Amino acid sequence: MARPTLNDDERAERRRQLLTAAHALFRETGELPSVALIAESAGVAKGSVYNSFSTKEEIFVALLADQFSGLLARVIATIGRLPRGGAAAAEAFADGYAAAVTEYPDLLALAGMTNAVLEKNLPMEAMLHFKTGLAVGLQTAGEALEQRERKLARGAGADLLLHTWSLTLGLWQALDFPGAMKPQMKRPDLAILDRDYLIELRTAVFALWRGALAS
Amino acid sequence: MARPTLNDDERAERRRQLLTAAHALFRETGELPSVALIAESAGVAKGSVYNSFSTKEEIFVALLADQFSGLLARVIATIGRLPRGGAAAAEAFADGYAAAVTEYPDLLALAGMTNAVLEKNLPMEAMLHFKTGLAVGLQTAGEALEQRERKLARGAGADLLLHTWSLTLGLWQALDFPGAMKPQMKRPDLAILDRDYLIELRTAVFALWRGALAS
Amino acid sequence: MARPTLNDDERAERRRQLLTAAHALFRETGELPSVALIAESAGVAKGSVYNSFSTKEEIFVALLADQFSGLLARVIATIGRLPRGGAAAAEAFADGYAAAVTEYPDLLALAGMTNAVLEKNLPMEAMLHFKTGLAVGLQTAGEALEQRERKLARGAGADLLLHTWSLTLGLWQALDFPGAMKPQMKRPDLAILDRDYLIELRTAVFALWRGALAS
Amino acid sequence: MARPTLNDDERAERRRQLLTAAHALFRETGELPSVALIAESAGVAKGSVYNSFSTKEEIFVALLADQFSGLLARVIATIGRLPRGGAAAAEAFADGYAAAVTEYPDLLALAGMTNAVLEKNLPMEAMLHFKTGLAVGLQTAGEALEQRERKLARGAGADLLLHTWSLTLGLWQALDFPGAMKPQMKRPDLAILDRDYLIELRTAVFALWRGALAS
DNA sequence: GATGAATGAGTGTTCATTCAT
DNA sequence: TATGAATGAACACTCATTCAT
Repeated sequence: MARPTLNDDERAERRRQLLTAAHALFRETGELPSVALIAESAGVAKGSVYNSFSTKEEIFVALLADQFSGLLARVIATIGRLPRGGAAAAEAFADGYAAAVTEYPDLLALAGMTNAVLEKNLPMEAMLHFKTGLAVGLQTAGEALEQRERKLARGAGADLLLHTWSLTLGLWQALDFPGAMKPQMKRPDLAILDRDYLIELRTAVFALWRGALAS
Repeated sequence: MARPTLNDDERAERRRQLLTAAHALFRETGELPSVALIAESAGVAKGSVYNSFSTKEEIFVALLADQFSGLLARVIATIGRLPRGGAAAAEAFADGYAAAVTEYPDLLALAGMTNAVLEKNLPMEAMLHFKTGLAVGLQTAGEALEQRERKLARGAGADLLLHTWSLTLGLWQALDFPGAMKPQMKRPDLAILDRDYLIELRTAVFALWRGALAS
Repeated sequence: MARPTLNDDERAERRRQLLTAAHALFRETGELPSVALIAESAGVAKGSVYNSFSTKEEIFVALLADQFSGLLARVIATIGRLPRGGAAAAEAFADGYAAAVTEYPDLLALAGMTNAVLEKNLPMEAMLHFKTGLAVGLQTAGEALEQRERKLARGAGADLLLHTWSLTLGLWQALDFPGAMKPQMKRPDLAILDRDYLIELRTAVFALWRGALAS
Repeated sequence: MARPTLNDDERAERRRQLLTAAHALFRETGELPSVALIAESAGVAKGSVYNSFSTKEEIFVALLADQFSGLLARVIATIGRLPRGGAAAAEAFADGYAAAVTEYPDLLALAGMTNAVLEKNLPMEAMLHFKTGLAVGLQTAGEALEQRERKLARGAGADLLLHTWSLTLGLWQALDFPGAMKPQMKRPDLAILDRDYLIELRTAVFALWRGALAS
């Protein structure tokens, strides 16, 4: 079935279809779905997936990049509204940030797979693209933060945001449990691990920012 | 090829052989080796692996638990030596902690696989054992910290240590790159991500602790 | 290595290739060959087998169904030629039936594995397809028999054929011996079991039909 | 743990323990349990099983032989009580036989595995022992039948009993469905296969005997 | 005789990717 | 471009049996 060359819009649309299908499947199962399933779910043939992505992992890295950039936009907006004063700013950021994170419920599960799974089979080009996007976003947001918090030294904004993101990701990994384990979490000897992610995140981010803005 | 019933010491020795072999292979490749490889490397038959572990993943979770408990011991020792005073304690802990983390170079790679890989095929019993061990360790170290830093409310010690560990893990995930990518990290547009893990860890932990001990 | 979408004929041809290879291997060994062997023998890759069948057992059930429907056609033809009169009809059927059974020398070995082996790993859909085919065949042949033998009550045709098939299968199981045992069958204490399958089948079917047509 | 040489009673007792355990497990699952399971269930070590049986299959063949001989005893008793007269005898036998078969509910499932499973790994000696037992039983019961039904030619008693057993076994194979399939049997297109085994058995055996005793 | 640790052969199935039309 | 058939590497796990104590 010959098809005319797709223009950019059509290409973007096809990618979008696949990303949407992949996202839905990932959300359902928490695992990377097979290419066959993604294709079927998006209504295209398996082989066609490889016209848009050169690797299955590339799909999910693209999804991750999308979501990450969404979060970043919200972070920058939050920064723009920060009150003056270390502790107040820390508190405002922690609140706004935790709210922003909840908008991207699959971001953390995907990000947690990055090292162990996604990067195992990612073409160098895609990897560079992804990492460069992260770098640019971090740079941009870091500068915005430095603008807002004049106390921060050059580069300290990006540092703080990197640490914030690390905390977000690590905390998720520490507190996420497989579905089969959830019922067991009520045991008293596991109580100390049975925490509300968002509360922890807010607390921890507040402490981190307070410490960082203290000097 | 001795085959009499094994006593506890001998059983532990068998496990140790396998853990050592598995550890070495994991360190080499950064991926979970096949059971066949582990067995061969430990000098036993494939089926014998299943006399000591009921799942391949169980091996690596045991390895992780071992390393984690080693780190924890060092953390508790570090806590016991903390100077009085928020900022000073924060600094001392950050230094001691970063040093301790370097002693377990594979811990983070393993811990980063926990959610996405290791827990996918772990018998519930092994999972509970592992998580309970984490819980106990966190509780113990948290109480030790509260003893040392009287400012901390009941439970705040464990909270802070949980956040510290999260930061450690998340930061590693954010800054670890596949070997093939390392040369590319020198590109200027990636410079902001090309950081020394230990320096970042020390900085971030210092900020977190300073903030947490500030009140 | 043509790879365009296959039409129905081509799909049937692929199945046929695999069935033929599987049949030949089964005949040689009397056991279910491995998928790898079937694939190699059919000149395709192992994974390709699963484009046509979803389970190894499905292959052999398909083979069984094929052979069974061949036998059934011969049975129906035999019924169409039965003379009038109970004993004469019984004799004619027994003769024709025994001849028909010899045309399908592997049918009984396969059918004898149905419960213990084949159905252990058969998708429900395939199982239903198979059983429905049996049911339809039995119904059809039963009605044909009732047309011919007006004495038979409604449903008695299918009953008799079911019993006939049962006798066929059970007798084969009772009289089939593993190759290694064959030489031993000459021992006097085993003489009573050393029988010619076809003779027994003819005798037993004759008695069964004679009894059933007697009323 | 050294043990004194077992005398014959102890040996028999040990066999009995294992057979009982194996029987219970087989009844539960419908499949051959593993040696480990049988041993555990019988309260002995895995290796000890091989002091009583030289092969797993030997255990189940012994079980089968036990049950078969129980059935045979009942068959002989039934024969001893047969009324005179072809049709009456046929009916009486069919009733008594069906009742006897119900006393050995696992016999058929085991017998159905004989060719496909049990004999695959049976030492020749055990195979001979088993088959010889069958032969003797058949001979004995055949002679008893010939005593009772004087019409029967020499050897015709064993013939008839062999055919009866074949019918019993084949009918069971034709009418037994895997548990997962049972609910589906209510579909109208499968109705013709959804039969009561005992009713069919009685009907078929009656017809067979009536035909055989008719001459 | 009893034990149970050790053995290692054996295999169905999945699935990312390619490429002939 | 679209298709989906073909590919074939990859692999954990089971389990009957042996045999050193």
